[in-house]
Amino acid sequence: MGKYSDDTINFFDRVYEVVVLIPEGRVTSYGAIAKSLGASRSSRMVGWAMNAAHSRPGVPAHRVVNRIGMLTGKHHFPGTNMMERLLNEEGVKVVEDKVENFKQLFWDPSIELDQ
DNA sequence: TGATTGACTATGA
DNA sequence: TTCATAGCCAATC
Repeated sequence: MGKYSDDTINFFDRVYEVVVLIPEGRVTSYGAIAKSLGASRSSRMVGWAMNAAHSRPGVPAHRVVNRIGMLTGKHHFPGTNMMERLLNEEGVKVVEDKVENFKQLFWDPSIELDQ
């Protein structure tokens, strides 16, 4: 404690702030989120934050996949294919744990937030 | 306090 | 192109 200023929120919370901005039917990567937070080398921490996101309602963790569009975190969701199911409901097609048209559906926080 | 872990990524063979 | 390895760094144990 005491590491952060009073107006500074936790790293996890900063991750969540970005994740909640991901539009429905779009996806992004852990690295892209980390980069938008100015911590491009902390992509693994974003994944860690997602692990803790279960106790944070409103955080669409299913819209976050790895850099090649693979649903590496699917096993952290209830059931066996909840992550894929949630994406399908938003119109995102998933085949063999990979997001189809990932390049088109990719939402880059650092770019979108600037526009 | 120190070692290990992990929903990642970049790089090299 | 695919596979293996090294770096990353905050949270956990």
